[in-house]
Amino acid sequence: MKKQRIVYFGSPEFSLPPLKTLYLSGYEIVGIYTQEPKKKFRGQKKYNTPVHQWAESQLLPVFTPETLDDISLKEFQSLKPDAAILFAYGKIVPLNWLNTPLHGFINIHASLLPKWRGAAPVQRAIENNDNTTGISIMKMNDQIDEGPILAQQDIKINNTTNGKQLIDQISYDSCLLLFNTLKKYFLGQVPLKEQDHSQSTYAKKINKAETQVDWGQSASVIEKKIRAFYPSPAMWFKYKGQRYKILKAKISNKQDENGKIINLPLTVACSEKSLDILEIQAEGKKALNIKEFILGNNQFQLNENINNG
RNA sequence: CGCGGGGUAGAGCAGCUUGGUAGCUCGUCAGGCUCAUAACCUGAAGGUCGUAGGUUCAAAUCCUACCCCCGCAA
Repeated sequence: MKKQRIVYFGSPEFSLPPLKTLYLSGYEIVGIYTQEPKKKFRGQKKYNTPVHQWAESQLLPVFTPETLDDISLKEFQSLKPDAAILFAYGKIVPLNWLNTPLHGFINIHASLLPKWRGAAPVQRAIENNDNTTGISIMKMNDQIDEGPILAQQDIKINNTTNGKQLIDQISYDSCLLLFNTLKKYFLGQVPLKEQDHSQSTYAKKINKAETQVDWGQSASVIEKKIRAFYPSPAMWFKYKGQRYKILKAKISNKQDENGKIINLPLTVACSEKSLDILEIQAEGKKALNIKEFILGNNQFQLNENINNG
């Protein structure tokens, strides 16, 4: 049997493991599409995506079109792909692209579709207190995240799971799932299962406003957001002109007025119960566990209220 | 040339404006107290102050260049 020609679409760190799996599985990786190097972070330097860096290190052909227009489509067609695999690419792929590979575009999505379609499935699952989420491998169609399912796998969420752990788990588990599914798929042995569109939910993008801690919410609600948005963008609050990210926290039963510092180091009251902050990061500083943080910090005083600062 | 914070014992910080013996909290080690302890007391070890150069009688501190870490914004 001839080697299948695969084109991979992905950008961040966590979309790298499935790509490596395909590469090591003997598929012919004829092209890798990833986001173009963008100016970002301090000094507005340009950074290649992790996928880009790896692809270059393996001397694989990388494509970084800004828009998937007709000119870049020609290039894509010339690769004569049997299939394209897409995991967290970061651009919407137009229909004429989807129709190019013989076997279409296969997408790894970080939820059990039709739940959590959209941009932030991992974070929304944790924030929503789901106890199970998972991986869906599906065939892409012209509607975002609505294509028929090839395979799914459950992943448990417990009350300490954070966003990074979950995405790492999904990234890791998706390798074998993709490998097994793809093998059968190319043999025509995988039935396409239509999603139950009536059950769909949408994982909307994370915006700035919702990552600011509102001490008027219950400790339980805030704690879920802290886990969901760890390590980035992370929940944060402002106090005495400084901005602090809360990276880890746990719920404490103590009760007091919203935003009041009721214990050092560092318990802050919420509308219901309170939060023991365990790991914190000030502007310009490293993330520190709370004990070290308090040693050299005199800003946080017992019985002060963060809402007043 | 986007804006900004930072690099000082193993950890977290102060000292820098106004140059003149390296300081605090924690940890470590030794001893003491205690039924006991993450508590308390006494003592000790541990630092080329990011790197290189410059100014000066004298630089953690002032000047120049570079390296590294981080927050915002995008």
